[in-house]
Order: sequence, then structure tokens, then C-alpha cells
Amino acid sequence: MSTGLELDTRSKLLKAAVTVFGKVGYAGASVRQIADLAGVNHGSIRYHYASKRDLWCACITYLSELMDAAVHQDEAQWASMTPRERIINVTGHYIRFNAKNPELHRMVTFETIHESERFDWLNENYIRPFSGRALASVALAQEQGVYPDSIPALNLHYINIAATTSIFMMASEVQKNFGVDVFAEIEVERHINAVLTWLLGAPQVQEKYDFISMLGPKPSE
Amino acid sequence: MSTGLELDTRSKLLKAAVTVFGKVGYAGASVRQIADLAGVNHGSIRYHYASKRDLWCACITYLSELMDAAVHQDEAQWASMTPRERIINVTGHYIRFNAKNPELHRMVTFETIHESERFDWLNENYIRPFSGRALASVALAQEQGVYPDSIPALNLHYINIAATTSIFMMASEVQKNFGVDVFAEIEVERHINAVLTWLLGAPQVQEKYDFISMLGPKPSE
DNA sequence: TCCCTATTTATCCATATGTATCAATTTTGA
DNA sequence: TCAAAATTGATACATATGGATAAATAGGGA
Repeated sequence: MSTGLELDTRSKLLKAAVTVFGKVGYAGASVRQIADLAGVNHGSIRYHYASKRDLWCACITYLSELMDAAVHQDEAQWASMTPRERIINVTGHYIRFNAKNPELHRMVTFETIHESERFDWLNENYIRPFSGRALASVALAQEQGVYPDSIPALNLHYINIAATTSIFMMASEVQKNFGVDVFAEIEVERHINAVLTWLLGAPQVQEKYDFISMLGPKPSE
Repeated sequence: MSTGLELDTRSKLLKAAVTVFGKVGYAGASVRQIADLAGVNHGSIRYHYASKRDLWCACITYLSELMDAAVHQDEAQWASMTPRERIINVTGHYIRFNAKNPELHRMVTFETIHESERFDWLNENYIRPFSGRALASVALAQEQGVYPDSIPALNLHYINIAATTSIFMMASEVQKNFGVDVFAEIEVERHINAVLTWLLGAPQVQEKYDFISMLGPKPSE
């Protein structure tokens, strides 16, 4: 058994699978391609994971846990925050997670479009709980006057998810057509500011970069 | 040669290919699957289209022309519209097109994530011109005071595209988890209203459904 | 040292796929 | 009507794939 510090075969496979599945989807990926990227013999996949499908599920589980940890990292402070501050906190961490791990949303998007039988597993275990909580959170924010209530919660929720994730899904297009690396830290923070400015109707100052000068004055509230 | 009215083999193949490529992507689709759906022998694909790739390109060209026609259908009246009215007009038609033909954005999304060599063809011929025009239009609308200028144009553009299209990409999830058919006409109009309300800061009345009652009063402007 | 288990490697196999070929059939034009 | 062209259908083939099998190797405790 390894010391647990270096990447063992199983971890290398998982890491490579996340990369490949996140780039070309389930159908486009081959277990040999994943094994090659991991630098292991493709027969080993069968040993560590029951099947290609099983490896794919492991990727989803791994990434979902990462996301959960990222979004909840300041949970202890939530109680002392205003609803508005809580939304700024969660939205920021969610966008940063997607910038660092765009594969999760890409994999989910592939399967949601595909409507495969994998989608049912994904939906029951991850998407539905996530969407349910997020939609409830949107509705609550509307009640609290933090989000605009002129838009139906369902539409606002999907616009919200799309707004936070799509620029990272479209990263290669943004890079090729506009020369912008959306994964660069300053661009990530800029996007957080953009989404929050839109959502909350006023520019939000983040810690690392002060976009307020280019965003105009903060309105009275 | 056919009269052009009934669906000949070539048209049936194109229609089936749009459906299949739009659902499972390029890698997930097989030419036999497409031929089966079209009800033709799979050998015929080779006669009408040089290759699977060629058929895929034909789908993009076909859908892009449809989109162009849909978005520009009221072009003659643009000159007599205010910038704000023009945006309402174009956004409405763009969203209705995506509701009726979600395959285009799905196919584009597949390839943009995949970053395949097909993406380069797609980008040069369709995405880049489209994004260029759209981004310029966003910047202009900001100058004209129609769009908020507190958000960088690039971010606003990608948020905008995502907001208009994603609910249709996620249609199966919305249906399964919330029982809403986003392709139903009233839902499409509701989404147009939601996006425009967000974009323009005020509810927009569409012809067919009056959402204004649930959206609150129109602000002075 | 030796044995038992865990892990890796090297092949093998049935299937699905994209494409090519060519015969069969239908359509067209004089 | 009939021959040429267009179109469709049936089949073949090389390759890639997911999965299976078993031999080879490594590691760890007695």
C-alpha cells in the first residue's frame, strides 16, 4: 500500500477520467485513452473500476464532493451574515469552483442533453437535490428582497446557473475569439463581480481585485 | 428529381441527423442510427454526404441559416424601432428559435467543450461571426443606455447567451424535476419575459401572453 | 526465505463503427 | 420505348472499443 501522498494507479485513473470525460463526454471517451493519459495499462481500469460506467460515476461523485466542500467552506460564518452577504459568499465560491473544475458542469451538461440512462442516476443522486436546494434558495432570496421578484424563480434559477457556468464551458471560444483566458484569477473575479452585479443590482467588491472603479458608484440601499 | 415538397432521402437524413447529433453529439452518434431514424439504408448516407463529418457540417449550415432567418425576420422594421425595441425584437426571436431548434446550440456546445478539429471549422464559419456581431451589439446597447454598463460587455454577452439558451438545453431536467415543459409556448414566452426583464430592468409585455400582472408595474423611463 | 495476496501487464474476443464496393432498382430524357 | 443516369440496397472490411482472462510481478508477513 502506498503512503497515500503520491498518486496511486486508482487516483491517476480518476484524475485522467475527469479530464477526458469532461472534455469529450462519455461516448467520446475510451478507456484506453483514459489509461494512456494516466500512464497505466488499460487493463488496470477493469481492476480498479468495474466498468467504464463505474469510472464515470466515480468522477461525478468525486467532483460533487469537491463542489460541496467548496460551496460550504464558510458555512460556519453563514449565521452571522445577512442574506445578501450569504449569497455573495456562496455565489463566489460556486463560480470559483466551476473555474477550477469545469469538468463537473460539462459532464452534467453532456448527460442532461443526452438524456441517457446515466442521466437518471445523475439526476436522482446529484442534480435533483442540488436544483431543489438552489431553487428554494432563489425563492427565499426573492422573498427577502435580495433577488428581484419580477422574474419567476424557476427561470431565474436556470439563468443563474447558466450565467455562472457558461463562460467556463465556452472557455475555448472566448480564448480563440477574444484572447481572454477565463480561468485566469482576475477574469474569474471579474466574472463573479459581473454575475453579482447583475443579480444584486449593484457592483460587489471582492477581496483581491477592486473592480468598483470600473463599475461605478455603489447605490444607496 | 423530387418536387421538393415531400421529404426525399437527403432531407430525411438531414432531419434525422439534426435530431441525433443534437441529442448525443458527434461521437455518440452513428450513421446507422441516423439512417434508421430516417428510415433509409445506411449506405445511402455515403451517396448523399461524403462522410459522417460532412453530414454533421450540413446540419450546422442548415440550422444556422434557419437561425439567421428567424432572428432577421423583422429586419425591415428595425429602422423604425428604438434600440430598446430592437433588442426586444431580436431577443424574442432568438429565444423562440432556440426553443424550436435546441439542436443548434447543443451541437455547438458539444464541440466547444470538446475543442475538436470540427470546432475550428465551426468557429471560423459560424461562431466567431455570430459572437463578434453579438458582442458589438451588447457594447452598443450599453452605450445607448439600454443595457447596464456596470458589467463588462464580454461577460454580459456570455451571460446573455447562456441565459437565453440554457433552460432549453436543460429541458429534460426541468421536466423531470419540476414538471415544466419549457418548450410549451407559454413557457417560452415566459422565459423571453424573464430574460428581458433581467436585461432591460423592467418587465416586457409580449403579444400572446400578458405577464405584466405577475411582473409588477412598468417603471417610468 | 517462502507463501499468499494485491496489483499490473499482456493478450484475446465479440461487437459496433465508418467507409468502400458493387449490384439492384428507379427515374429521367430523347 | 429504351438506354443512360441517378439513387438505393446489400454486403464486405479494417479498425476501435469495452470487457474478459490469465500470466507476471510486487509486497508483506510468517
